[in-house]
Amino acid sequence: MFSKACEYGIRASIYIGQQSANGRRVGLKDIAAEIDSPEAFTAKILQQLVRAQLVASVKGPAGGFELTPEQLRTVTLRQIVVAIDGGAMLQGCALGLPQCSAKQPCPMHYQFLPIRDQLNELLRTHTIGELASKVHEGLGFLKQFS
Amino acid sequence: MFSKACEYGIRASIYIGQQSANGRRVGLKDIAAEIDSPEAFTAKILQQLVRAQLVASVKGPAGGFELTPEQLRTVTLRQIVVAIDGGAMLQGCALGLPQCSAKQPCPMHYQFLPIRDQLNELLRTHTIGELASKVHEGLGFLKQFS
DNA sequence: TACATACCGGACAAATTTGTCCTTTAATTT
DNA sequence: AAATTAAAGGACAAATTTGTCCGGTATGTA
Ligand code: FES
Ligand code: FES
Repeated sequence: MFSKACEYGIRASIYIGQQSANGRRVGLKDIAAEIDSPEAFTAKILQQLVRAQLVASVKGPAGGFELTPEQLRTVTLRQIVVAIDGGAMLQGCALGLPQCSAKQPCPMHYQFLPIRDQLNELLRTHTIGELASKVHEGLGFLKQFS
Repeated sequence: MFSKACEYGIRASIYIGQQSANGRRVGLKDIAAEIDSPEAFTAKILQQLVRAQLVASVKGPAGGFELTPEQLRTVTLRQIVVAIDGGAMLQGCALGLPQCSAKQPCPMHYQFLPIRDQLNELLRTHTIGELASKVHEGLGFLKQFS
């Protein structure tokens, strides 16, 4: 569905959001441990998100990553996905035709469209803050324990 | 969404199905030209589908690929996808957790499940034959012309 | 049987994604 | 100011996906 980079990016954002909601800024090491992701790779992805202004970062001692109250309220899953994976999966043809369009649709087009639209809607309507509070309430997990 | 290999595999199967419905057996070169895919790579993918018995092949002169009437009737999109991409995308967690389960669900789990289920249902209920006739009737395309 | 055709299979190559390492830059603390 | 902390950035490495090439194998035809 999403790339590994995107999965890590989403999980990281949610974890950062969860901690930010409690006024805690978190470091890379902490993040990677809490979402079970490779540390250095996660750093690269967070850089992208910071550049895209979907996550904030502070250097130096007591620095780390955080979500501003505004980011917590407004940044959607969709923005994270687009920043990392681009729009291909959200707009592209299921069968890989260069254009998804009703002009020359692939044989799955009309069946596929409503599902893709629901996915778009899902990503568009869920903010990081919302997902973070779900994790906070123990209704969702960012890694699994055995 | 799907891998390139899977996209080519689906398009190829549908094209083969369309021709088989008319009693025509088709060669690799023809297929690659009609679905706009790299020839040698498409060959590899077709090998997989033949081994999985989702497509039939005949060697030698006047040989090529075809779908038996039974295959045309029973092979689903889902079988093609599983044969090439495996079941990860049809069962895996949206955020990449090692297990998708209500036991320790990711924060998107309950929103994501219905969409994934619809996708599964879509793939499960569409046969290659059905899609092939759609193409045959000009209601769907396997490549695009500019 | 010899030959031509077309899929099969393995090895190889390119491109992309995933992941690591190390130096630089910025901020805080002593 | 110096030392320490932590993210930023670049170069590099491994793994996977995508794609090519070529000899082998089966099949039909002359
Ligand atoms: S053309 Fe294939 S999904 Fe729209
Ligand atoms: S646990 Fe993530 S989708 Fe089910």
